Amino acid sequence: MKRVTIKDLSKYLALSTSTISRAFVDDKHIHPETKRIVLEGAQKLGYRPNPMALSLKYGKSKNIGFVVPEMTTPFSSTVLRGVQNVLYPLGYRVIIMQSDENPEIERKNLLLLEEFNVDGIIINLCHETFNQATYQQVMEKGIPMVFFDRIPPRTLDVSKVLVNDNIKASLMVEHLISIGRKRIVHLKGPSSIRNAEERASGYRRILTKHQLFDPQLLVEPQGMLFQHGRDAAKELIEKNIAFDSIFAFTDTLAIGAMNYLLEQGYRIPEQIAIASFSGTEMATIVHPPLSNVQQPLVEMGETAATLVMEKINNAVAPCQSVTLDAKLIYRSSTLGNPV
Amino acid sequence: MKRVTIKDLSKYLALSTSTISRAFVDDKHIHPETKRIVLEGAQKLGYRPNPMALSLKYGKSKNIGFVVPEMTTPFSSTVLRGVQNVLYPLGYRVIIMQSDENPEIERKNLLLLEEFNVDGIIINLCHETFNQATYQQVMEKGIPMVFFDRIPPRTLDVSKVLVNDNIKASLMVEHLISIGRKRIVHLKGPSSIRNAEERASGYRRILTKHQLFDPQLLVEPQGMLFQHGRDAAKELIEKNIAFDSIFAFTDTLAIGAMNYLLEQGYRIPEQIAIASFSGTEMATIVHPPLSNVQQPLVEMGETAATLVMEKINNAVAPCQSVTLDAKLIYRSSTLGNPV
DNA sequence: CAAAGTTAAGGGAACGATCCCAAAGTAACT
DNA sequence: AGTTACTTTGGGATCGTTCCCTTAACTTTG
Repeated sequence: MKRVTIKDLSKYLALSTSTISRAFVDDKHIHPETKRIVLEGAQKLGYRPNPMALSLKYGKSKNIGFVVPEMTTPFSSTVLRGVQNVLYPLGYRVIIMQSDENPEIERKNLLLLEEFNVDGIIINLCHETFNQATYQQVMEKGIPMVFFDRIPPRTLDVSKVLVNDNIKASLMVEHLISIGRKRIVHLKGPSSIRNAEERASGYRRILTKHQLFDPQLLVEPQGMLFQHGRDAAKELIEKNIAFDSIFAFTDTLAIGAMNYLLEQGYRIPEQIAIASFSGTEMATIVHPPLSNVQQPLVEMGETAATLVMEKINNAVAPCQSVTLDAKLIYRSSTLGNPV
Repeated sequence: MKRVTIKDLSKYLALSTSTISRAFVDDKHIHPETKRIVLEGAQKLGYRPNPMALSLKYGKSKNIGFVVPEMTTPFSSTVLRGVQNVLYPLGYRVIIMQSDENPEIERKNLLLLEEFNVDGIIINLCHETFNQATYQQVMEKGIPMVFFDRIPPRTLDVSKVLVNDNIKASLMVEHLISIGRKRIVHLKGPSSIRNAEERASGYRRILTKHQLFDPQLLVEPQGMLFQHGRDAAKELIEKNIAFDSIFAFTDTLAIGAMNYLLEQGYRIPEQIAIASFSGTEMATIVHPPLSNVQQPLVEMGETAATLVMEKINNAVAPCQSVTLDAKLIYRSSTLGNPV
């Protein structure tokens, strides 16, 4: 019950605490035989080092904060997997905070993490334009931050992990054109999110290039939930705006829209093809499965974790920006036949 | 940059550290005026107590482990929400571990959490029959555990949060019968999970009662993923076993099966009605949306967190078993018209 | 007015580990 | 034999807080 400490071991083996400690930290100033004895004794008494003592001594909690807009879609949880892959073996713990797409909650989460004494923060913003002062403030307190997916404006010099949004969005739109679609709707994300602008800009560029652009087709839903995708589709139909395909900012918006259309009896993809940008498992559990731009989510998490560790191990390490490559996956929602 | 400690404050105000401390812990042995001065000084210097010092002193890390089979479906993340609701305001951190439905990983996760010095563990087992010795061992080290959803066999006296699986499964099957279905398939969960048996038993009881039971209709998929639900549906079709409805152990299995049937051109619910047991958001994002037994997930998390806190605050508190009430939600997958 | 009680504040040990510094022992070389 | 160098071990400060134990000043009471 009672914790076995280095002192108990010291008494038991008639050795100083210094010597015991040396056996565990691979210090060279210890006789191999002594080390063996110590390790054996530790085994016997069931000694396990107390991480809290080190936390206090070195001012490191070995906690990393992971802040995301939500955890109900598989996006964040897949990235989390990558983060854990890297951090758990290093003895770091990961603490998750959900911001509910609400900048105010996001801000509170950051302050709470600071309170919790995390050594670093990996974050996917809810809206990029709101909490810049807070990010700055947190970093000034010596807590390194790494941003992924949604990153703050360039004015902030920070480490970040992103994908080539603009290009891949373009390619997906090209794909829709290649299967003969001419009235391509874009369900855009909020303007306060850079990726939303990037993807929309890719969309716009390609449509303009093919002389297919029509401002009526560029719609911005009220939010990022299924319901918002649904409402957007409904509005298009009710306004009698003709369209033969949809390219959505995220799987969530795409699925919301698709469900409305299916309910209304539209055939997907024959009448309306649907594609999105995300790469979550959700794209494969709906029927028909969604074509989308699949981001390397696990790798994003691993990269973000690696970047934050670099910052932790070297406070003056320069900020890095890593761009990962997203893949286009074609599924039934834009093709005639099931995969 | 440098942390402001109680000592800095002590020097700055020419007061002993004891007095400073007293101002923060609401000790009565301090003059109100002195207290005011201290709090003011703390504000000015930006003093914030260091939780790590307390962790060391009291041997409490203020970390709680949250172990789940997976985080990609919204089940666990919704429960997590409830857990966080309770624990974050109390200054407790939540550390998440994913077991991937693999008892070996689950075991490693538990040992890792022990290493991480958590004060308590909230867990949803992957399979109930494998790691009992480990659970016992962890609890003997003084780390309280609370189980939810999938709980260990009765031989282990532990705190747990569950729902009335058997009854609600029965009611859902009754519902299928009430809409005229006679050939009701059950996609059962693995026998190593008690809930699976409970729900299957409810199913069996009702079918038997109505003299509709046919062992051919009780199938156990190879696993718990979408793919497994899909494969199970495929096998039924290929074996030419007639059925007009499915009641699945989880949303995941139900959706997997439904997608296969939709691909094959079956009409849901006209030809085959589908219902499940879970209560995740997934049931509402597929088309048609699924009827299911909706568990109060957030409340489950809150209850589990409350139970674990009771155990932490009082090591000899008796184990409690809380049964929450699940609700039946009828959606288009068992009714003719969309909701 | 002295003894006892009350109130406010200070001193210092404790939590568990690491690591700097010192000390003792041994080996090697002039 | 004496100096130097190296190896191995021990002592004790340190991290930031709380809390037990004193101490000092002031108040009450017979």
